[in-house]
Amino acid sequence: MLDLKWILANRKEVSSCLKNRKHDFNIQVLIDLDEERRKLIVETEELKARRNEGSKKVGEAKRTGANVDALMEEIRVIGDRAKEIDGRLTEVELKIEDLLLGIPNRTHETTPVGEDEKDNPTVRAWGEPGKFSFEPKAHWDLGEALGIMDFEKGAMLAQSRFTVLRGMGSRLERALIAFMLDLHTGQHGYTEMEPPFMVGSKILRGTGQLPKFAEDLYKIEGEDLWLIPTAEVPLTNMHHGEILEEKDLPKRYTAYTPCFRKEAGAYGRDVRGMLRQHQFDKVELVKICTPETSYDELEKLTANAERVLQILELPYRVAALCTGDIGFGSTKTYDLEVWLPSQHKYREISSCSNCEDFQARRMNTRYRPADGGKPRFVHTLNGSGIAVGRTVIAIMENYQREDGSIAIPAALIPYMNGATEIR
RNA sequence: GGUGAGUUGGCCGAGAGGCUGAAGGCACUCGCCUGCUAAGCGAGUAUAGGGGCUAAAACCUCUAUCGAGAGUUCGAAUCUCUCACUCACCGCCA
Repeated sequence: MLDLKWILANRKEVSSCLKNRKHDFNIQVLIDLDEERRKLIVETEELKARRNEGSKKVGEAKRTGANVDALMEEIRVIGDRAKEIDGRLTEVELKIEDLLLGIPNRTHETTPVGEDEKDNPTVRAWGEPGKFSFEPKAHWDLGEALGIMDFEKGAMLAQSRFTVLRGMGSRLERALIAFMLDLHTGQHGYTEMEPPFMVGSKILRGTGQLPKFAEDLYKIEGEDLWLIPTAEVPLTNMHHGEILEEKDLPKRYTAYTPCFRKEAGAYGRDVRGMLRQHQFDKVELVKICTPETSYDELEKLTANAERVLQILELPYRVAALCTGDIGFGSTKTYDLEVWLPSQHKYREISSCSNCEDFQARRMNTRYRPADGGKPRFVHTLNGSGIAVGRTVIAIMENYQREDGSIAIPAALIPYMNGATEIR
């Protein structure tokens, strides 16, 4: 959520940001509503001031035993009018809030302007896509042949876009989770958390999934509980409504959680294999920091995610998302894309974003500056560190051998109980 | 799921229709004092939103906030209702 005052003071910037994001919005509506809001506030507060003053007089008079029936009647009328105006004020404020909740974040000046993913510039690349002396297979062929992935069972138990991992496949998934968490807690300074996998609607509103993106989420019937689409949601909201101390920043949290997404807008995309699932595992990285440090922290967080791919020796590149492709709450995003030899393509495996104070304002998470000044909104960042299922895919495809077996990356062998290959 | 007790500022804790944005304590900040430290003394310390003043602040003023929402009342932290959460006991259970 953007600050209403900031929007009103920076109308040109807001308009151009929204245009670059291809988001239609008429600011004039907000301006008019805000004017009405302020008018109503002045009106009701003046009435309340008179009411409070009158009530005080009644109290004093009652102690002296004077008759104040007329005064009480007068105050009652004032009070009723204030109540009526309060009702209208609440309506206007709700309208304003609805509008604000639907407006995406501004974009940072370094975020490239563009239409869609084709306009995302590559910032850097790491590793050489492997050259195979044979035609590399897709992970679904490898996985089924090795008996470590069962897509039919996934569909039978739940639906399409669910997969059963079996034996060494499941083991590899678990090894990766442990490896990533160990790396981020041991070397990158993150605190490991295990949050609830379901959260209430106010939490989803805090990070920006609600109210606008409800159709992407699974909701528990009859309860105010939703399955999390990413651990970003519980981790970022960890300090919902709190005022933190500057000396305690930055907060760095990491968590493994499953993620649940309806993928409502993805009919027909990546239907084969495990690339796009309704349920997938992810290790998430979240930082809560001061405004001055957030872009620095974004670079570090991205590097923390990249480190996973480097240690696993998986070739990848880093793309800067353009204004037409960037997420709703983000001002600047780097996507990490891992090489998938069967597709001859880089595919997204992590997305690292700075949300500045967009989520902080929704969550009302602030910090008190060390010099004792007024509380300010924190900046929040999140990134996958990294998507576990897609890492399994990347390892299978990049480490495959001609006979269909798969080598285990050296760093994972200890996590695989010493196994060096899957065959 | 049942019964009972709770939810007050950064923390602990009083308050039981008006004099309470909220006693007292702790913590913190500034000042004083004492060879140093400790103790002591004095002052201060919530958040948000309007309005005024301003180049902008500072500042002044009003309104709201004692778990959330609604109600009773001239007036609610205090009374009533609904909901959420916490704790205890019972039931059930990994």
